Amino acid sequence: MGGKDRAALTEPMYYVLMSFLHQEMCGIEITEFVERKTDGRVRLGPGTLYTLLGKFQEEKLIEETQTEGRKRTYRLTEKGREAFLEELERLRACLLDGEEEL
Amino acid sequence: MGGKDRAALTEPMYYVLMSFLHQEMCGIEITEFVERKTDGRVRLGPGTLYTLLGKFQEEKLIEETQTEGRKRTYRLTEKGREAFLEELERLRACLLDGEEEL
DNA sequence: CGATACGATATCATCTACCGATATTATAAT
DNA sequence: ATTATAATATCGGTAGATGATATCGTATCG
Repeated sequence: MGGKDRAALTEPMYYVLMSFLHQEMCGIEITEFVERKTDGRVRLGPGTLYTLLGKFQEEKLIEETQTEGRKRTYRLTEKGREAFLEELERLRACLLDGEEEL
Repeated sequence: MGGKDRAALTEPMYYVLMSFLHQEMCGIEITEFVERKTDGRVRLGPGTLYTLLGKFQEEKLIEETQTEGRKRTYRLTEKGREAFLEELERLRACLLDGEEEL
């Protein structure tokens, strides 16, 4: 019924999208958000992060809002928000599958 | 406090370990279990599956119980059960992080 | 017995993602 | 002008996913 299925997101992808839910963000801010949000459990190296930002922009999950010197700021698109919500559903399904087997 | 953190499991790894919670399993049975359990959402190719079984055995998350012709059957070790439970916790944490941001 | 079909597992090449180390770039401070 | 700083970009190495194909062991058929 809904939109066609997207491929599952990896954990870094998931947290990067999550970081945009309430504010525009630049790369460094995302790194800090993710580390804080997960109590240090998830840490994004710059390789992972900037590669992802480039890919997300290509796929139109995020879009650039301003450039200030070298600093680039992005916000989530509607498509990006949907991708995040789909991933939440996927996580719920995975968790439920596991709990059922206990 | 608890054991040291293991690296996060991928979705295929998670479902393969899950398949062993109640019965010993051989490769083909695992493929079928995972596909059925997830209503077709997750599908393991033979490459993924047998590579994982080999790795899990090396890491002593599973152990072989019998061989019948070419068919090899495995069961979960205690270490394997712990790895699965840890992954459940990780999923819970991810999901909670996401829901908090909504 | 040999050939063949079948069930199950193993291997391979290719692709995608992660990641840290290092380089680059733009601005600000001295 | 040089240096420092903040932020982003690139690169190489490694791990995992995957389907196509190959292999192996057994049973069945002639």
